[in-house]
This record gives sequence, structure tokens and C-alpha cells, in this order.
Amino acid sequence: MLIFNTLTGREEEFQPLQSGRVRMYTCGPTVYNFAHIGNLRTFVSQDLLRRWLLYRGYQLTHVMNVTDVDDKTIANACERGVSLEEYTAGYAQAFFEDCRRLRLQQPERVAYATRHIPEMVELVEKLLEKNLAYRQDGSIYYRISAFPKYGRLSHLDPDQLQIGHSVEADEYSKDNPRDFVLWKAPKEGEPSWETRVGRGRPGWHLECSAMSMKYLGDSFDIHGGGVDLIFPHHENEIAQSEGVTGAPFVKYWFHTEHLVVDGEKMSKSKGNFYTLRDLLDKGFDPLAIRYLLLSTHYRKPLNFTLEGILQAAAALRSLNNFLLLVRTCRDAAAGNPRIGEILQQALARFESAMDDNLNISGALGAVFDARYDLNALAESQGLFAGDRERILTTFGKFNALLDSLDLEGEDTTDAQVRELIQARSDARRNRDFKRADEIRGQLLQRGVILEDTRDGVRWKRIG
RNA sequence: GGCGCCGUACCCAAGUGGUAAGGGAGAGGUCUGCAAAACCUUUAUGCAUCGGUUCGAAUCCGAUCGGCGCCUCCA
Repeated sequence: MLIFNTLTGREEEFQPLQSGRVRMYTCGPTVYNFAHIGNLRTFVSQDLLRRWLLYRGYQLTHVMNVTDVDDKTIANACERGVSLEEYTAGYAQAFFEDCRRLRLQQPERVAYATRHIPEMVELVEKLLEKNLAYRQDGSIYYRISAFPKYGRLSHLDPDQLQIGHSVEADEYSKDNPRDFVLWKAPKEGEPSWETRVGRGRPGWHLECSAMSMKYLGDSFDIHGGGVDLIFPHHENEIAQSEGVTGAPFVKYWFHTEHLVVDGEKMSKSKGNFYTLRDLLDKGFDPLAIRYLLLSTHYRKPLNFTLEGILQAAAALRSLNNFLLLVRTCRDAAAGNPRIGEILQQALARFESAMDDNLNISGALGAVFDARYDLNALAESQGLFAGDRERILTTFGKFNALLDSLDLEGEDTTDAQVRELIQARSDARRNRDFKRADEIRGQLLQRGVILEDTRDGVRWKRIG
């Protein structure tokens, strides 16, 4: 399997440090607000990666952090007049609700920054010992000039970095304006911890170094996040971790491109800023949103539109309608050897596309082509029991990534629905169409749609 | 100024040297008591533009135009 590595700027053959086992860390949310659709795109792409690793049989340990202490969480909690814990707990819970709605698999471990203060302090102590960090006005900073590899991930030359407008060189009393803070001096009215390096609170970058190494070791396989984190966040993590251990921190860096909305950068002032909740309130299907976020390659900018959600919903519907056909079309007398061929080819195409740096569009092309070929056979010849099983098994494999397909079928034990459908069929047979339409209306109110086909009545629930 | 992503049909989107996957929408059709759904057919002599290399280029090289991002706490 090939995977693009930001560190080398190339696609590389994926070879975990320990054979058969993958250790992965991804930067999770800062819980100062509801996650927006751009945040969620990144998490969906990480979900696709973890699902593909599992598909390929790796034993996976995936750790995701939750940043529950930083400038924004503190400021917002303060503004609302609640404690930091109370404030962040609500948004953390909301985040995991969003993840469930989008069918994101839970990482093996979720790590909260505020529960790992001792581990962070330990790192700071070691960096001080090695003279990679220094104290200044109660804060502790990382001395970038002492870490020659600084800039290797982002391919930036530290000497050529422009100092941003927001940071006046003399605003901080740092040796070098590019040095970043490891430990912040306490401020009146802000949460702080009494620790061996003094009272204060951690800088943002520190948690990811501390928690990833605690759970995954000094060196691990994959570290992911949005492209905006390449610099400075991930660059700083490398400086912190490798500064302490001297060992290579991460083998493969996995970064997801941003999404834009209607071709423009998402921003609250433009009115094109969406959270998942906003979209669900408008009546959009969370699985269609999952499909939309999933179906563009993770290293390409994704243009998110409401129209796109509807297109995704239609694509998903057509796959599920196909599966309905597979389950309900008339029985063939014998198995069709063509079906095995079609499935085998489709699966091979699907897998080789995914192995090629998670080429999900190519993989989906294989899925839809299989649907097309199989539809023609099922419509014209019906399906043998063994054919049905094989089709559902293969689509079950596709669904290991999509997690949006109806493989099981509807609840056929709903006696009332069954009775109504039967009653309508009887009415139709007696050419009592008024009665039949009446029953169809009743079923529709229960959320059941009927399809009259040559092979009998099919029904499904409205999504 | 430095670093990076991108430009393929009405919309979304694969394809990185061998003659344009797939999805949506539109149009036509099949089925049907009707409707809906489903299914089938169809839709780029063309891949931002201009040069070049090649038997052959969306793919490689050069230039140009355009969109987006990062360059100290933003996924």
C-alpha cells in the first residue's frame, strides 16, 4: 500500500515499524465550540485511513487527543461564566455525538490534555535539562536554534520565515521570536496547575508530544491532522519529541487538505459556515454528508455545497436500491458464473485503488461498475441464493469503508406493515385501485414506500 | 518573498505517456391501473491557456493565466 508522506513529499510504500501492527496518532478537536464541516472532513479522512488499515489486517492502535485547555477554551468558558471543565465537557460530548452520526469509528484511545499534565511537565523538565528550553518571565520556551532539524517537515527554512503581523518581535520576551511556548506563566483568573516546573499551564503543542509518546512510544507509524497543522504545530511536536528522545518521532505524516464552501473559504461572516448540527437541522442525511466528505481524495481541496450533499444522497440511495433488488428479485434456477467474475474484478479494482494512497474515487468507481453489471443480470435473469450471498458479502467489504449500505434489509417482521402490503396487493388484484391507493397512502404516512415490480411488491423505509 | 494544494462535461470527480472511470442532474425509453421508484440508453475529437518533447500528451518539459491554503497556537 502506498501512502503520501508529508515528511518526504512523496508517496511511499507503507511499512510499519513493527510488522503487522500500526500505531497512529491524530490531532483531534479543540473543544471550544461545535466542530464545523471542515474539521469533520479531516476526521472523516482519518476514519477512512483507519478503516483501510483494519481492512488490510493490521492490528491498529489509534490515539486521538482532545484539547480541553487553550486560549479559546479558557476565554469562552470565562465569558460564559462556567468552569473550564464544565465548558469543555459539553463540547467534547457534542463532538462525539457528531462522530457517531457520521459513523466515525472511535479511536482505541481518546486522550484529554488536562489529564496528562504530569507527562507534559516531564517533557519540559527533560527539555530544560538538555538546554533545549529556557525560562523567561515565568514561562518556558523552546529554543528552536538548538534543534537543527527544525523546519524539515514543513520544508521551511527557519531563517526565512516571515514574522507574522500579529506577533511583534518585542511583544514577547523570547530569545528568538520564533521560539514557541512550552509552559505558560499563570495569569489571574485563568486555570493553572502547580507542578515541578512551576505554576502555569501547558502550551498547545506539548500535549500531542506527551500523549502520543505515552501511548504509542517514542517512535510510531502515522501522525495525522489538517494541512494547517503542518506548521507550526507538527513541526513543534517533532522538535519537542525528538529533542527529548533523539529518536525519529513519526514515520509517516498524513495531512488532509481543507475544504472550501461554494468555492470560498468558510467563514462566519460569509454565512457559509456549517456545523453538522446546522445541516441536520436543515434535514440533510448524515450518511450523505459522510459520503460527500469521504468521496473526494483527502489530499485535494473539497468544494462543499448543499447541492453536493443531495448528489451524495442520490448516489448512496442508488447503491441501497441495488441492494434491495439483490435481496428481493426473483429466484434464478441456478447460479451464474459471471457474478463471481464481476465481484472478483470489482473487489480487486477497489482494493488496488485504496492501496494507491486511498484513492477512494477510483474505489467507488469499481463499486458502481459492479452495481451496473450485476443489475443487468439480476433484472434479466434473477439471482440464485448463492449469488445473493456472494454479492452481499462483497458489498459488505465495500461497506467496511462506506458504513452506509443497507446489507441487512428492512425489518420484515413488522406485521402491520406486512398486512397492509398484503391488503393492498389483494385490492389491486381485485382492481379496487381506490382502496389500493388508500393503503399506499397509509403506508407512506408510516414512512414506507412501495415499488410495484414484475416480481412483486418491494418496500423500503424513507431514509 | 518562501512553502504547499489545485484548474478534466451543467455540477461533483478518477485517470500522471497508449487514445477521456464513476456519481449527480438533464433528455429519451422500458415497466406500470395510476403514480412513484427502479432499470436501460444517451450527454467532453475534449482535460485553464500558449509553446515544446514524442509515433503518441489530460498525463513529461517550459512559460502564462486563474482559484485556495500555510508562514507562531486555524482541521
